[in-house]
Amino acid sequence: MDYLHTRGFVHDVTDEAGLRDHLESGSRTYYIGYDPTGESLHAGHMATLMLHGTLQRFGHRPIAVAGGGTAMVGDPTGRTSAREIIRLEDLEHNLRGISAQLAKYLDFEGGKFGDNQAATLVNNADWLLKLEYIPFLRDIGRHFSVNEMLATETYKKRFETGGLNFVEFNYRLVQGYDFLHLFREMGCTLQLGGSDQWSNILGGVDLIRRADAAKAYALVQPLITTTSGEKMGKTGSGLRVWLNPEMFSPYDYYQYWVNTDDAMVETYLKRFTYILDEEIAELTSVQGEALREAKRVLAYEATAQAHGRDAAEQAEAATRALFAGSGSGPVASDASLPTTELATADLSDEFTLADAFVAAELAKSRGEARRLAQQGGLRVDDHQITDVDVPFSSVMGDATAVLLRAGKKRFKRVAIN
RNA sequence: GGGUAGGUGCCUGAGUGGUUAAAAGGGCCUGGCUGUAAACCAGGUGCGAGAGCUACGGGGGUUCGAAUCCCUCCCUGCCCA
Repeated sequence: MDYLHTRGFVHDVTDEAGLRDHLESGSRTYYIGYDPTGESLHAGHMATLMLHGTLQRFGHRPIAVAGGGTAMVGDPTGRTSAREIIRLEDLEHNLRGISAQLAKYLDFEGGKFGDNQAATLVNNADWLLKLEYIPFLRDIGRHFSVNEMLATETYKKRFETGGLNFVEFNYRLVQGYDFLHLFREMGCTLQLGGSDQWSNILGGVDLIRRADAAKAYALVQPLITTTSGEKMGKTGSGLRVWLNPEMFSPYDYYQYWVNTDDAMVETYLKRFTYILDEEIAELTSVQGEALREAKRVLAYEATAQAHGRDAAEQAEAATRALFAGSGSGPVASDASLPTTELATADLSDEFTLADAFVAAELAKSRGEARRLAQQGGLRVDDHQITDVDVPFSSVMGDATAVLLRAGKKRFKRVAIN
């Protein structure tokens, strides 16, 4: 409990003293829900993943609940409009991707952190889809007060900004039922989440008390926002920071962390790494430029956690090469860099440098590539480009790989095969 | 079911027949400063080399010409039932 506090994991708890006792007097079972509406988890989930993994390291038993059933209802929290309801096939696909990522943060085998228990992954569709409407209303529905629900921030906001439909209104009941189910079937007594889930989670705690006259706990952590108030987990250009390396390369992932705002470094180190408190204190005791070392450590640790040590090493090496200053930038021959492959057949004279930038996803259109060039933002290897309307092959010469750069931070290796 | 107000670019939000690829702000991108930070300053921001093309919820129509007028359909808010 103390550790959770010093690490900044605690925003709100239902019964602090009770929970402390509960956790310290034995190994408990706890859960966090994950929304499978995307095919990959993203940085927004990471805070939660870290909390999840932390308690496992303290010997408690984690359950990860994939919200296959709840996703069909749609959480209205923090939304101004109704969520799109996803299709069943997509859901299956998403669940596969997500469980692989969970495994990076949780130990599903057991014993990885000493004598800890194995984590379990369940899908709430397994029990939610079986529910029968009338019995559900009778047994669960009657424990929820409409007045109380209407008073919550979530629903009030939705009334102001556009209304909500009945399915969404039921979200709280369904999520609450999850907790009750896990409590009954697996002895789960604690639900964790982000502070935005507070009222949803309380719904479950209340339900367990009312339906089974039993005690369960809730703990939510502060939602981390950037200094500009944005939820974290998106890059500047609004791209999601995905955990799936296919969708968001480890290099970009590393970059995301290195570019952390000075003011957030300490918070991030505490929340997103397992580095010891004293070490963090030391790293963040400095000011100004020296903080970059702390950011380096943060980026390395976060990348290693999500993608493994090797990937972190590579990302760090690429970064060092690119920003080391004079001389040795990253080299096109380094195949470990993020790469776009092109076939020789594609390289007709029609295929211009602009096309290459588009192919490498460094520009959205040839027009944009042209604009970037005009503004002096494009480079091929180390040479600045002013004209992108030349055949790409003329730039390549005999080389089989070349490094395209857009702006100071973005680059992509393009290889011919 | 009746009445009423709406649906504009990534977002907020102007525009009510031509000079509107569509004001303004935000966001984002590039450059400068710097520490790959923040703040600040400058420029850019539908596609196309260009002619031009596509775009203001969907479809149809009026007109030399429509985001702007008419018909119809879909969607949303509010009031009434």
